[in-house]
Amino acid sequence: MALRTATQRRELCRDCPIARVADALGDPCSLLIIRDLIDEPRRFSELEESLGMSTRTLTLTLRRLQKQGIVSRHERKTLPLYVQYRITRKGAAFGAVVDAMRSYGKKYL
Amino acid sequence: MALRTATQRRELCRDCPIARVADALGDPCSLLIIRDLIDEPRRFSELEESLGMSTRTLTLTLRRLQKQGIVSRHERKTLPLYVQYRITRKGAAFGAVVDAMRSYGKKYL
DNA sequence: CGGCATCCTACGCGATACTG
DNA sequence: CAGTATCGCGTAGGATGCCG
Repeated sequence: MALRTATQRRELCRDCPIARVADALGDPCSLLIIRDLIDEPRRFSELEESLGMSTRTLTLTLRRLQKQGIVSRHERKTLPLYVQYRITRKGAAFGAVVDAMRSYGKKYL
Repeated sequence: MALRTATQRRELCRDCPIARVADALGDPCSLLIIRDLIDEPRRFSELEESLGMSTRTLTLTLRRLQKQGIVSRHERKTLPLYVQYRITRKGAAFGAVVDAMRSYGKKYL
């Protein structure tokens, strides 16, 4: 992160909704998780493979996104375990952002 | 970055415009620079103060954004130096993304 | 003012191994 | 399968000092 301290970051975020969004996403991979889950619910391992990230980072990111109310976790206690991650309503509203990014990417990158 | 290697990241980016955008932005502060410059051209020191980042990071980020054709640099060789950064046409097209983020931030964060 | 070079540290993140 | 725990490295990025 390029913003000095956590407190200073919060200062910047107080007034600017864009900064808040950037802060909420935290890192590029959160966005890709959201993109995937908006498409359809996914299992842990599916995300793992789709994004090519370590279990550690994926776990941490998913945990953060849950705390933010952007994704939810649904567990079926079979054996082996079956866990599904879904986008929440709040998370689905990111669709507009994702769409804007998709349009931009297609056109300019 | 949560994507294993640079090559792997490029692989992911090949097919997905969203991943390409996320990769182009690189970090949250790029987005804030773009937000500022879409508003109006800024001087180096103005960005520095607005974003609260070190000269090092600001320099590196601006350089990258220039290379990507998102911002341009305009220098008036007075003394003291007067340098202005402006958004390019390609950069201005991020306006849609920025707007989507602003809406989201206002509503949900 | 608008940088660039250097040094240095925190920590992000992958790799690995182990559990329920 | 879906994680948790630990270790260890790489590097992003702040602090500082100097220059045109």
